[in-house]
Amino acid sequence: MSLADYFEEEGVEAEEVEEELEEVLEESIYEAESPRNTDVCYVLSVTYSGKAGKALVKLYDPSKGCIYFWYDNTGHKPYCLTNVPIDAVKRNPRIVTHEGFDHVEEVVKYDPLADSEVVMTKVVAKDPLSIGGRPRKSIRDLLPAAWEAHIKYHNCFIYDTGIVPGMPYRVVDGSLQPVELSLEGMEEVKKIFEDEPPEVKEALNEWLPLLLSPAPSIRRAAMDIEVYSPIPDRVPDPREAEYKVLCIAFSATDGLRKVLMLRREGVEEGTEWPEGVEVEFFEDEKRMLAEAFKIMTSYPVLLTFNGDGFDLRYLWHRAKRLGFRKGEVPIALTKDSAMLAAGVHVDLYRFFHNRSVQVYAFGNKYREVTLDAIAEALIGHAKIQLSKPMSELSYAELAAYCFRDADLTLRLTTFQGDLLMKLLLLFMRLSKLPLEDVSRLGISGWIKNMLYFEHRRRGYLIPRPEDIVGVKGQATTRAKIKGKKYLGAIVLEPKPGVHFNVLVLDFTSLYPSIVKTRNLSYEVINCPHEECKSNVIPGTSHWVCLKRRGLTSLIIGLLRDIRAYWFKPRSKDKALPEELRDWYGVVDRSLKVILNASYGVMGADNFPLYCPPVAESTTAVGRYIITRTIEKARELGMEVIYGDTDSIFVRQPSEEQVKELVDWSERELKVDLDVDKRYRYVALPSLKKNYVGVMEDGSVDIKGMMGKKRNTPAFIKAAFVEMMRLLSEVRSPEGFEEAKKAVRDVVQSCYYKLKNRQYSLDDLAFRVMLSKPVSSYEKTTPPHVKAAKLLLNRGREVKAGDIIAYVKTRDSLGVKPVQLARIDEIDFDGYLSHIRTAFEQVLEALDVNFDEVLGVRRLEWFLTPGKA
DNA sequence: GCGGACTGCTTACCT
DNA sequence: ACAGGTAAGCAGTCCGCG
Repeated sequence: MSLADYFEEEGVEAEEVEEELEEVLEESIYEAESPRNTDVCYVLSVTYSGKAGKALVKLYDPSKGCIYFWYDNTGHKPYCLTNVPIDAVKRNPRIVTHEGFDHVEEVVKYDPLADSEVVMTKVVAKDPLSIGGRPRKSIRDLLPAAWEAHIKYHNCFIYDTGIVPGMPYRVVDGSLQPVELSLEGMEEVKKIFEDEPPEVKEALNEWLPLLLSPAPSIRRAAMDIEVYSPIPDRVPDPREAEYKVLCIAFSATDGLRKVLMLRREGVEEGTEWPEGVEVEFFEDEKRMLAEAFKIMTSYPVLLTFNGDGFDLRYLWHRAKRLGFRKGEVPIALTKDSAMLAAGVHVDLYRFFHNRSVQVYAFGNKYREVTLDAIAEALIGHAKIQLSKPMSELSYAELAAYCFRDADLTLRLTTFQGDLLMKLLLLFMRLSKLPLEDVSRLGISGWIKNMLYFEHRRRGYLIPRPEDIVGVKGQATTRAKIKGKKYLGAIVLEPKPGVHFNVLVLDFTSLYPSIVKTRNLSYEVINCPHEECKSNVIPGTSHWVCLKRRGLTSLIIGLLRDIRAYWFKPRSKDKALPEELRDWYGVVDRSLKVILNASYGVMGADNFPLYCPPVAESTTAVGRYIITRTIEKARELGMEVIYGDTDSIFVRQPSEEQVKELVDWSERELKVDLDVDKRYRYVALPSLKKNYVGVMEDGSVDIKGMMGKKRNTPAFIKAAFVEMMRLLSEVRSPEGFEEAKKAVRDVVQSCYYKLKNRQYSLDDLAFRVMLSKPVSSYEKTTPPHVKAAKLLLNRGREVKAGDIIAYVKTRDSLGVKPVQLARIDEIDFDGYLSHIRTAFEQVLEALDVNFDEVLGVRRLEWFLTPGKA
């Protein structure tokens, strides 16, 4: 169960720590009010209160900006299911004498794998830990087989009550009631789905309010702390909390801008105080922490950047060292999270770390998960650069530095009309996860919880992972890549060269469309019915049920349609009021995140509803669809020059051709084919997944090219950018000849500057991410790891996730970290091959020879490595 | 003993 | 811990070469 899973760190027994959390929650001087009646409030969080022995819902009241506690009064209790008959369970002494045992009852469930009703025994416990909190002694371990026994209690409570996190509720006479709102657009959307079967309409009625209900503005504070460190550049261990907390900064939506500062001997006042920020000095560290706890607790939401891993963890251990008593520290630490007693702690580092959030919600705008990189990419503000160690800063400098971090953290949630908060709220509603969980879990955690909720809503037994794979089997296709489980998408061989007037057609949400139209869902694929076996998925040996609609097909299909028919078009509709359009844009983005990942999780073996036949059927149909579409396009006389997974690039098609193809694919394949982009021209090298496309307005799409990769040295990137600028100005085939000349100049100048040693170390640095600790590279030692080792030898800290900047050197090792290298050690010739690859990718498309550009003589040409 | 062909590892990208 | 497909650079290995 949840609490036991959480508290395994810190060398403390699970029960012991749980107790600690209880005391924080129950005896804390900061405990929130539990009123009999409230105004409209939003559910921020649902947890289990050990002391109360029941679920605790944290409600946010936007009119007062405060948190209320609502304790479950419906008598809901933790449980799991078993197929052992009820009488047999009653006769099992180890169960019925278990100290947490409450009672047993019979329940009827629908077993989706067997497609039949099944009678199960529900074993109910007094507390969540009794179900699964104590290894080998829990009820789920005492039963020969248990279902739904690994669901955290607070989630189970959410499924059974139907409470949707992020939605408006009201406490009326002590009971929690959903608020019915009249929502703009509701009836209009329903009309679109008029002809759908009843199960789709029912699901629509449940989902629509989640997407149309307004988002409250949430009062919140961001916090950042600075800690003394005897060794500059080394972060103190939060578990030790050995050193003084120097200052604690807050920046909040209600205007609070404050730094708590510890007075120390020999520290200069300084002059450059941060503007509009109140600095309060403390002689005593303990009193400073107490004041910080007071501020933290006065906000319903506390934001940090890496508070789970550092700030809150450090404060908790430091408070213990300073002699705070239990109940005086409003923080509860778990294995890898830090929770708050009254409010909700959101660690933005965790949220931004979510790959789906990074790629789909924020369009891959930030490439590194650091406060500096994210703030720079999303809001155009950077951290303050320190020129000396933390311990040598004046009070003013320290206050400015610390406050900037807190303020950036806040602003990451306020930019674009609170975009991030709205996304969090929508993800809560879609996934049915509390704010703490949704901001920390990955996309598979979201989708798992979303689908579990739907199972429980319909009385479906949630299957055990091994049962799905056991009944439905493994994948039958062979992947192109060694080590992968099944065959994926098709990438067409590009036709190299420069092509004018290119149209890109793509299938909107191809995989979700396939999941919908082909009824792809774990329980209905390879179903037991003889008459369905002819309903084969092309390219596989799988078939799909014709009698029953699969649950995941229904949900994913519905979300796809809601997005495609309502939110996506309306998010671009200039006729709508700006505020509404923006909201539609946020909903569109959040749906996109869920939809894009919905196919992938089915093929992820750690996903609890993992079903290889479903995943490989999805890609198989995808291959079938793009292949047939290309054939049809060619039949219609169109020239397809490239395509990848769900897109085709067509050269100079007529409007009639396009219309005919679009109508055909809708009619024959039941997928929406849309014009995605119109390129003035596209430059295609012979490489797949690489191209440069210039739009009508001169904006440029660069895909795959080495010149845009993060690890490419800056001097190449800069020349590449210049080259792209020149190409974006080309309007016609005739204009190209001139551009080619200019492009040649760029390449030549880059080459000669290198030859003449005109680039700095930073220009020449490769910046490669260390994906794991240095010691874990066992098979090979790549250059960035060699460089990292040199840093380690010099006492520098190097950990997973760090970017290692290194240059090529002439010594025997061949590389050096930038920090340790001198310009006269550089192996300038070693860079030539990189220049070549980067520019040849573009030059090839322009039909320009790299070596001729460099003016290399014939003899040398023969001797150039890699040019055979 | 050395170099080319090859495989495998690693990172970063595309859809 | 969403998936598979593609590219690039380098490390390491094998094999043939008097």
